[in-house]
Amino acid sequence: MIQEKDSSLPLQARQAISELGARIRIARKRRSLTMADMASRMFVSRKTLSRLENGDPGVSLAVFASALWVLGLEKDLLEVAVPERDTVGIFRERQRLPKRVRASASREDLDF
Amino acid sequence: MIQEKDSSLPLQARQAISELGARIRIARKRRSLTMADMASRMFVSRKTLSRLENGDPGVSLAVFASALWVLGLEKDLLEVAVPERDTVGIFRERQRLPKRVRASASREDLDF
DNA sequence: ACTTTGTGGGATATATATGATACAAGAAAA
DNA sequence: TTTTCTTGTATCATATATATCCCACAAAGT
Repeated sequence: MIQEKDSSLPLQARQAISELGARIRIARKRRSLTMADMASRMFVSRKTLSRLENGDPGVSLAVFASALWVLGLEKDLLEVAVPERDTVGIFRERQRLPKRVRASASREDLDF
Repeated sequence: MIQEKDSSLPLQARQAISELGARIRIARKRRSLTMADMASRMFVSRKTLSRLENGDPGVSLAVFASALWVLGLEKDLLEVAVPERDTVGIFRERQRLPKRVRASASREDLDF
């Protein structure tokens, strides 16, 4: 049975994956690596590398990370979702912290 | 049959994937999302999200990109493997480009 | 105390990724 | 032109990801 290409994947996500595949291809060609060469260094088949470069959303993170590693771009991956730069997350965290300071009714240890 | 954890994946790549999973978990908690909530928004099962956050290298790029999309961090992905910042690739490209400028013997359009 | 909630792990069934191979189209070089 | 190399595509077999259930445990709230 032929299944559709997974319409649940957000368009932006799919586009980002395609873009990454194209960039990996560019980086590979710049290094004068054939797909066969690079695939063997990644310990994957040439077809799998082809799917990665063509933006197939189904390829695993292992394949993706291996490609960046072979290209010497693995550090780029650590620029993603850096907690210190997650402005939205930090904002919501602050919002959530002191809903209201519960005046501990019984305890009066802190009176002054 | 129980299969080993894929020793072919470079250590750095595996570590990067683990780190990304941990970061996604942090970002999720900052947004007060339960795994079930976030998984449903990603259109994946809770278990798949669990594998992503625990650094399973086998999860697909679709799951990874969906997670970043739900968290509003999808733009981070486009910072990876940017051709303009690929210093190594640019260097090798320059090395390879002008092996020798073939002096077009016959044409003399450019004389001055 | 109880209840709810969040998370992890197992088992099974299904969908899909992956590998191996072969073949062909296209590009580049001789 | 030929030859070689690179890449795309197709098929088949196998491995694995994924969904869906279940249960267990821990933490936090009532």
